[in-house]
Amino acid sequence: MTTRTGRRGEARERVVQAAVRLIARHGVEGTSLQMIADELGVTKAAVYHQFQTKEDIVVAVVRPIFGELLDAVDAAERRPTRAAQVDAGIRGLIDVLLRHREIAAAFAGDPVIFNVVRADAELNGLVERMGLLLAGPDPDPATRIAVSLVGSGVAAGAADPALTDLDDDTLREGLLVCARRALGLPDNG
Amino acid sequence: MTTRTGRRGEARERVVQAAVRLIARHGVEGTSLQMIADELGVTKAAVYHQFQTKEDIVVAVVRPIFGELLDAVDAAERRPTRAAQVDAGIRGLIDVLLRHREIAAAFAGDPVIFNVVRADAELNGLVERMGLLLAGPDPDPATRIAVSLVGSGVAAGAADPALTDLDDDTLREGLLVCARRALGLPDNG
DNA sequence: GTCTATATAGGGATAGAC
DNA sequence: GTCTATCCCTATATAGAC
Repeated sequence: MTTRTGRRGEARERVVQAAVRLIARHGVEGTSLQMIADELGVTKAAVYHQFQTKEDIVVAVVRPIFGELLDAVDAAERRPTRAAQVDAGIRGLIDVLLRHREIAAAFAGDPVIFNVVRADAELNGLVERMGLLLAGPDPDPATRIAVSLVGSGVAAGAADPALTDLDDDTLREGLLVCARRALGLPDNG
Repeated sequence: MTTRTGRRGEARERVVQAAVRLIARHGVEGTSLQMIADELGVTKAAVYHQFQTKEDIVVAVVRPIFGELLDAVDAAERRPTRAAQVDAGIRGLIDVLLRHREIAAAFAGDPVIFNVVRADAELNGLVERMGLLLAGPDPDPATRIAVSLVGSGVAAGAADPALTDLDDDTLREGLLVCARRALGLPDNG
């Protein structure tokens, strides 16, 4: 099952990383197994040795990032006050997306990823927890709109090709200020 | 070229409308000519009678919406003060996206549409004019980030399936307030 | 872990009849 | 304006050798 030249799961991880790069540029539907194989310099069959289906690759791309988001949501929910929870939630979301700047846009807009998330109760539940964290229970329309705009806007901003010249810290600070304003929060935490 | 049963371009328009619905849900790459044909109850060949290539269909979907955006940018640039220009720009952008709520998300995130726009000097120039309108010349990083977040966030918000229960006016008001805040503008125009 | 080879389906696109 | 039929290519996926 494994070779002695590599640690367990190394080839698998290479597939995931290649998939991330390609999906970021072409979207899930625009990324073929052939493209992934070419990126790695192997054949499609080698990719299929690691994953049974293309969807499995998408899941392998999405899951770990949602894992990081889960940690962020867990930590945010443990904060004592609502204000601190919102603050930690928005910071956590931005941090996760910045650690995955390349692929962040696909999380906001790719229809396949959208469906993968929606079809998975665990992933879907996490999205709802994040929404509840930022919007609170029974939010009014204005709040719902703000959360929607900020969520998508932060993801798209983190991945925006026009902002690749900005380093992570500059981008984090800018997104944070902008998101807090959009949500109608005071300018500091 | 035309039949006596329909006005000129009627079938062509039906193809565009079907494409809009499908692209909104599945993205450009996730939408096949077969799907468009099935949606209309015709064959692929009938669709090809109206458009030579799939990309032509995408262009026909994108162009008229950019036409509306062009009008909005033109009008905004004629305003006397910078503040009025920004205000008209953001209002115009939101209005155009709300008139096309279904497909709005694809304009923010679909890789194929992104490339179609980037490859067309006219469309690309319009995007740059809108950016200049909102950010001004030589914007600092914070402003560039805010414009990026607002642009994508407004498009995604207008199309968000979670907000389909809100009518256009509620959504317009919410997006406007939120966008103005994110850009650091005073709460009214 | 990777290869060649292949099965099967669907994609975009064209030719020519009605 | 639409149809049938077809071409060619690429897609996902599998089988079995090395």
